Amino acid sequence: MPSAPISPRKTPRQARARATVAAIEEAAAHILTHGGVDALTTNLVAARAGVSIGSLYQYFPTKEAILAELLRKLRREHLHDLERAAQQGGDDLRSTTTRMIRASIAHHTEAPELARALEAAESHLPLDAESEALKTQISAIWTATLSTHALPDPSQAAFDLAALTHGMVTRAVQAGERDWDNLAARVTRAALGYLHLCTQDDHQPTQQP
Amino acid sequence: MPSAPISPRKTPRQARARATVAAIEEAAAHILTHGGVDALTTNLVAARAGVSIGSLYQYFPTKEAILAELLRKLRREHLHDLERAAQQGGDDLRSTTTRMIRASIAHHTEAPELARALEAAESHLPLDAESEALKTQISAIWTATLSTHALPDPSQAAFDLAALTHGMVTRAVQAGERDWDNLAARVTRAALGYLHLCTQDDHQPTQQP
Amino acid sequence: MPSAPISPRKTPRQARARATVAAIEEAAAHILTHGGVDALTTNLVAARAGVSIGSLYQYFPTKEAILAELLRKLRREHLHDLERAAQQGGDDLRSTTTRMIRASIAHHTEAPELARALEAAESHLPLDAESEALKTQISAIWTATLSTHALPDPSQAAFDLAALTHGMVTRAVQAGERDWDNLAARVTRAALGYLHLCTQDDHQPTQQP
Amino acid sequence: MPSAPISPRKTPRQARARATVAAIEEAAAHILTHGGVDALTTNLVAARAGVSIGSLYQYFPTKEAILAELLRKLRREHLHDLERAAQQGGDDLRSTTTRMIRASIAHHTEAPELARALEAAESHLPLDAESEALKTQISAIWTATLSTHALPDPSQAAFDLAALTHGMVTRAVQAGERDWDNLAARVTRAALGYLHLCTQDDHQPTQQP
DNA sequence: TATGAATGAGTTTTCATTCAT
DNA sequence: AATGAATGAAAACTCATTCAT
Repeated sequence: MPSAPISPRKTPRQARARATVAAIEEAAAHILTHGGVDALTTNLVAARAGVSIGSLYQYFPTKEAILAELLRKLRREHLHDLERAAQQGGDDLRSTTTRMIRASIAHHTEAPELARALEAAESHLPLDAESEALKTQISAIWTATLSTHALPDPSQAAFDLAALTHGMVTRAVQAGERDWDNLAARVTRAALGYLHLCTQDDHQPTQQP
Repeated sequence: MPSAPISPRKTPRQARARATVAAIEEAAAHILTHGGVDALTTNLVAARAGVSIGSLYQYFPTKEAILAELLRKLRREHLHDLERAAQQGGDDLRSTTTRMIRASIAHHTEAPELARALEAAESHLPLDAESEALKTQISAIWTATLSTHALPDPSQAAFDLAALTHGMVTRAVQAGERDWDNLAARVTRAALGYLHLCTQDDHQPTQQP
Repeated sequence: MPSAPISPRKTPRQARARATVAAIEEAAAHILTHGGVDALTTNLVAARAGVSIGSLYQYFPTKEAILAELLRKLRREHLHDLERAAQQGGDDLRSTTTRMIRASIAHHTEAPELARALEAAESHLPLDAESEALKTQISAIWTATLSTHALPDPSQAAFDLAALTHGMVTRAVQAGERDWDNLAARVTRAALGYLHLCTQDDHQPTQQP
Repeated sequence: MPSAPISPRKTPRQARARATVAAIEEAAAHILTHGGVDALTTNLVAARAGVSIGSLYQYFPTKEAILAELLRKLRREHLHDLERAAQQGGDDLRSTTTRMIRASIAHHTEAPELARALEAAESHLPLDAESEALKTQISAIWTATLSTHALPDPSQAAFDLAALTHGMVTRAVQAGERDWDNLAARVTRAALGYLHLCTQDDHQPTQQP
């Protein structure tokens, strides 16, 4: 039941302040990674950051604001990776899609637990303008890519591919898979199948861990 | 950080007790559906069930035990639906897969909020033997179905199809989609693509709400 | 900035519960008397009442609810005393007014600090229906009494007499006066003067402590 | 529970410093007027004054010191107004009293919320020498004025009239009254009644807003 | 067996005040 | 002198769970 958009309380001016904010974010990420959202208490974050609870509240008006900030950071990175994947290389849909899927996998790869926790928290957060914008842009990239192919509804295809990728990756990560190339191949197979681009040449490189 | 498996404290023998347990489960489901996990407090569950908090703890040793029980119920139903879908009808892989996907969608369809909340809670719950068994069985059905087809690793394919389906359905439900036939068609398309069974005849019946 | 009316959370059913509530109210009154509103913290109240903080919140949803309850109690007593003063004795305006003023003084007399603290708090409290009703009734009694006299605006006279009485009594109590008869005489003199009922026979029985 | 008298930390010598102090006082008055004592936080005062929190503490050792200073200013003005009212015009007790009452009303009239908040705070403040002196002088003026009349205890009469006036004015202001002439007439009526100077000629010009 | 009163550790958040720069 | 980052005690309130009746 998100209510009002949440953003940091004040922007750090001095170097010391910037270090404080960084320490808080880092601590929060660590706790989220190892204990999940339930373990994320403001006191614990402050303690782990080596900062007083008062300092935490100088920069983050609520606990949710911390989550929101981490989520924003994650999305920014995701957007950046997707953009690179979309532009770089040939304009062949197959290979572009493959690269974008790899980028999406990478998104979950560096800190899988953190990503999971943040995404789970997302539905409870009142997202601010930047978060919404990032979401829109991510969506737009997929849509733009797919528009080169003749599809009745590219934006729905974008939505479905994102969901499909997300679902497969999340589950695989959760199950402990770490062979990203193999995973990328399987996801790509499903994606191309969805797009009616399936062929027999990318043949099953399977094997579950 | 699940610790020890959790199961109901004692099995209700008398009719009255069975009614009490049912009332508690129903109340918990209702609260979960309408308020999410955060709204699920033991006192509230007891109140809504028209039962004293003491009685609740007679049958459920902890709050998690309630969630675990609801999750078990959900999985039992899912298993049952999948079994029917797997057995019924022709042994054609295409149509069997389609039926099974429809069954999976139905699983999220009746009480989407409840299913979401329970799945989100799952990672925090110490699953008991029955839950594990249910998971294994669900997996087994998919694997068995896919074994009729020549696949290098049917159990991984089962895993991937379940993940793919789950991801697409969850997101669609979250986005407010309610046209299940359309959704089923899209998921099936991706699944058959993954299985290299794609053809051009099931052509895009798309349209996002 | 009062927002929503506040009333007790649940009514105690068992004797034990009633004792708990009584202990809380008593403790709150004691703290209010000796330390003022600023000293009134929920933890302190609970501690002094020999009750856990949780128990306090079983019966009072917020700290304000405690204040509101004490205020209601005070007003109930005031109303009761005023009613007796208004009915009892001759219908002579002079003597009725005198009796009512004495009743008002008595109101501040038993626990002057408590009364002061509660009245100071009143403007911050979102009053509930009963409190409002009590206020109206107290006002009505004065108005009714004064209506027997030919006054252009009895309700304003009621308002002014209450204010005048309240002001004089509060200040006197604050200054440490304890000779209530003397105080009553002075207040009555001002009140009758206001009503144009002044005479020379109630001659100055003054002397400040 | 006032402890040690509180006065400004250091007297501003330079013009800039004087401006800083003025800005702080103004900001505090504004906040007090619009949000009450609860809204008065040192950080907010500093922010509104356009001054750093550190600077605020250069001139006021504690938050209470700010309140104390505002209170002193209010009393100084009140004293000044009373002095003028006492001296100016005829030495007739009736008219002098009337003028003094009008001065007292004016005291609450310019910034009713501020005056209320400050007076409410007074009982918590450890008053310094100047505040005490001001109080004494205000009292003395009333006493001096009343001494011209044959009264057994002029200082008590002074005390009572001040209390009576204060009570009526405070309540009227609180109730939203803004017709100061009407209010002055009513207060005067009570005061003269108290002094046994009542006559029938100042007949009820009543009418509550 | 059922009840519901009681518990208290734990959570978020505020704000007066200090002190390094 | 001024700044503003940092502090941390303290306050309100929640909720899973226990246990006397």
